[in-house]
Amino acid sequence: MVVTVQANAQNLHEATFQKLRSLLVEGVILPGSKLNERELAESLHVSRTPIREAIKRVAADGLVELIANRGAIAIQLSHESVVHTFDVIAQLEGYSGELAAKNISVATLSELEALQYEMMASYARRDLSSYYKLNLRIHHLINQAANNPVLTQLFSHVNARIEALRFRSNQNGVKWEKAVEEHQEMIDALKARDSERMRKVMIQHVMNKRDVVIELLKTEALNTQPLSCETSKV
Amino acid sequence: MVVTVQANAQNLHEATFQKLRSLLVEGVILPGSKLNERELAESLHVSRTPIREAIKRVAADGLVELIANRGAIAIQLSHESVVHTFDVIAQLEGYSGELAAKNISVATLSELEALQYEMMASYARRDLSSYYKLNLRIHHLINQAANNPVLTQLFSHVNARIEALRFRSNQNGVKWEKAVEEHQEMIDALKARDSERMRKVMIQHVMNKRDVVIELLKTEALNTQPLSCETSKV
DNA sequence: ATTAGTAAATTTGTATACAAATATAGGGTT
DNA sequence: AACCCTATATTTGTATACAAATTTACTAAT
Repeated sequence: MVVTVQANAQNLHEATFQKLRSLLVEGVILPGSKLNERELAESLHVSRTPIREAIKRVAADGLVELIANRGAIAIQLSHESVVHTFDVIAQLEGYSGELAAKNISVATLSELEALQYEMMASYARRDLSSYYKLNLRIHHLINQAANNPVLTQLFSHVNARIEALRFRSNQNGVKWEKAVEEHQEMIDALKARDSERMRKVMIQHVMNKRDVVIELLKTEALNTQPLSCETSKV
Repeated sequence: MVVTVQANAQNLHEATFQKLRSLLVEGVILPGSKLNERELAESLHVSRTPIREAIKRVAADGLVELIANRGAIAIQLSHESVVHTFDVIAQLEGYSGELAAKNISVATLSELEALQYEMMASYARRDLSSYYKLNLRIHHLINQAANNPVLTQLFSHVNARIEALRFRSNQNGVKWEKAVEEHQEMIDALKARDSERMRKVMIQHVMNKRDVVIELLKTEALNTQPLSCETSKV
């Protein structure tokens, strides 16, 4: 494996943390698999010390579970946990939308409208990659507009655990059109400064995403039964 | 300092983490002060290795801030941050109450009623210590009844940062009666299975607590100006 | 007196060595 | 073949040594 130290990391445990986090979030390290300190140290070309410190941080983020004298294993979320996580995210995003409707500036609102049109273009072209990026920018912008840093931080904290699922579930295009419509509804609600409506639309939006992800997990469970059993063995 | 290793900790970095966390949550380590690894290692009678691993975990919990090559400092929340934190907690607790109203069992509801009467007794006697404990048990029970472990975990995560403030602000008895009334309203809403009402009461309850804490911080800032300046020097 | 510069001391960061616990493999017994 | 025990190997946990960075103290110059 090639080391790709982040430019903003000034020391090895920080760089290792960022690298390890992305390996877990992106699903490169499979859920349920054990983190071998020696292996990680060798592949990242550092000693075990910064590796262990990084592991403690991703553990606190809930991305791995620490077991005494047996190290860390990447979390494997049950369907139930995924539902619970999405339900909480829905509330956080709903509140974020509610605040955004109250606080958003005219300039930000215009930018959001522009992004919405761009996203509709990506949808028309069925350009999933560009759609995904625009979608992220829109949600970030709404989060920014909410103007509550604690909320933003908490969101990314709880979101990390299911980021890989969110990304993968985008391949499945069934409810794509619905999502675009919901985004338009959000813009409308924001323009009308209707915080209650914005909250409801946002919650519904996340709930729909939740259902898509759960659907994905169910079909995967059917198709890869033996493989998923193997990875679950620690 | 005497080492008090938690019984459930099977290794030093776990025990150190729990100890360090409580030192920070309880405000024994003052906000804004620097964590000296050597000093901590000596007072906890362990080497720097487990200390550093524990620091990384409390850092991920947001209780300390890591600065490259300069270690960790205990977070010092601005008034603004405290407000932001309480606003988020209000949403989480509101959702928790909403779910509890939908899912709570008859048995749990009865237990909650009993605790409410006990709490009213503590209030009548102005027994703050016992009131505080009962209050905690009630909130925990509602959280349990909500039946979403992710929500519970997230709550304790974000709550850790302001736990010390919550506790200290209890000394101030101005809005005590109001809080007792709100608790009664909660029980009523739960009994009526009125999730929307429960959500609103819970949010209001947390908001009032927020205002009490902010009030406490303001009077403290006035009374201890020079002292607070000193501790803010890193 | 203030500032700048530099050497010493302290502190953080990282690697490594060793201890303790766990996992693995083999060998004998039933 | 299945089981249990033991020896070995591996892995995690902790302490310590050293490197790098920062802070402190001191001196000299203005």
